[in-house]
Amino acid sequence: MMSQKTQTRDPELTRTRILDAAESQFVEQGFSAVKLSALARSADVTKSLIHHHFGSKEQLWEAVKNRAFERYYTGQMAMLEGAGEPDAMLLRNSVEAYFHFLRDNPGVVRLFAWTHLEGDSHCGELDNQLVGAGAEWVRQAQMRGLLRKDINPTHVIALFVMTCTQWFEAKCHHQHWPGMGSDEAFLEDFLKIFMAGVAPQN
Amino acid sequence: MMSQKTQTRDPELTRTRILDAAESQFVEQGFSAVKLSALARSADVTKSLIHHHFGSKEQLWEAVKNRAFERYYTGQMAMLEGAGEPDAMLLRNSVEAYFHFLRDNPGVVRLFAWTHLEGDSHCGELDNQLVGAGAEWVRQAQMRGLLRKDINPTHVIALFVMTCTQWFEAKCHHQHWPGMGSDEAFLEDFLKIFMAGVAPQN
DNA sequence: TGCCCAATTGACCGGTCGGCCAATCGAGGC
DNA sequence: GCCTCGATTGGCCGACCGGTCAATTGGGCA
Repeated sequence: MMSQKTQTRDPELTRTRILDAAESQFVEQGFSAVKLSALARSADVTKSLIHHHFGSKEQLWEAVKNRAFERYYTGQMAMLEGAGEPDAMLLRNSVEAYFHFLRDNPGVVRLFAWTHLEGDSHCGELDNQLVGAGAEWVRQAQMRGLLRKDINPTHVIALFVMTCTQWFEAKCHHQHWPGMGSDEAFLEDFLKIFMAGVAPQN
Repeated sequence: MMSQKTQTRDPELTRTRILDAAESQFVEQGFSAVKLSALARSADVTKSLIHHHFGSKEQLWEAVKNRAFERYYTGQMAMLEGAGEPDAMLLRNSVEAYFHFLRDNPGVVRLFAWTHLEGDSHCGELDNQLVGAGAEWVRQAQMRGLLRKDINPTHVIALFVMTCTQWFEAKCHHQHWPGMGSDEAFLEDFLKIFMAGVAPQN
């Protein structure tokens, strides 16, 4: 019976407080621009406590990435398992779902970008099964004649994942391009091109 | 008459030595991870000389970006002006050219990625005319019936630019995905989807 | 030739970085 | 009621950061 505890000590809460603040700052500024002193202040803990719970700045960065990627992959995997039978609309819906997921989770996009620049391939290995499942789905759709057969299924997955990612990652770059439309307008045009491009050719 | 000079002083050469070393390190590590002391060592100049020629670390970073982007845009603009009349092959050739340009200039890709994460929109404004010219070309091709008319021309340009960029930017991420092919294999599949997707629909 | 000014140098600065440590504190087990 | 052990604290450290400055050097010009 320890309800309504006004605990002065709660190591688990402390860990998540540090992780939350760290994720926010790392996502915003990248690893080397983050100062542990400022991080401690924003998490309302002492700097020593960070070292006590995570060892070093680098280990904290790893912990942040691991937690975020795990959240990402379990979420994506759940979404993928919730998908139904391969039909013409499933691919379109998957693209839309991924696009909107990234739009609503800008932190994930930046986290990916930082790790790419670090050359960290760890996060890329985690989603092997995710991509594998998607590619397998494409392969089945190809055999059923729903998609053209002369393209690598993995490339189909990679193409729409990369397009969605880069749209949000480089938004500051191309948002002022002349004639560039809104998120939804671009997604619509991309889907037109993509769906027509992967459809069986005659 | 100052040929075969073994000049002990050459401020212009010093500037470019610093710029070259700085570009190399900034591209590799990003702004905040670069230490001026290490940079000075690698450029074989004193730290004070960097401040003498560029003022501050941030101004040096700006100078590096400006030089690199200027090189990039003049090169791209020349390539674009060298393109001939709009025909079916020009779009395909442009995609291939851009893809291979990024493949051969990995520094540019990383520079873009760093500036995206900084939220620096300066570089994105520079290529307004580049994108504008490309979009105009697409518009003409649409009117001639070479491309489908129900898509935003700017989105067509954005789509292939972003795909090429992200392919190299996130290479460490997806290069180990199961079934992923080589640079050329992916480009080939992308071109199949892209060219079929932008072709007039029936 | 001598002067001038930019190029270049090395010594130096205050600040703060990541990390460490001894001491204190607090909750849970005996 | 202590006793133990992890949680937590504040103070501290050496290193090194970006930046400054006075002094020296060397090339171009009158």
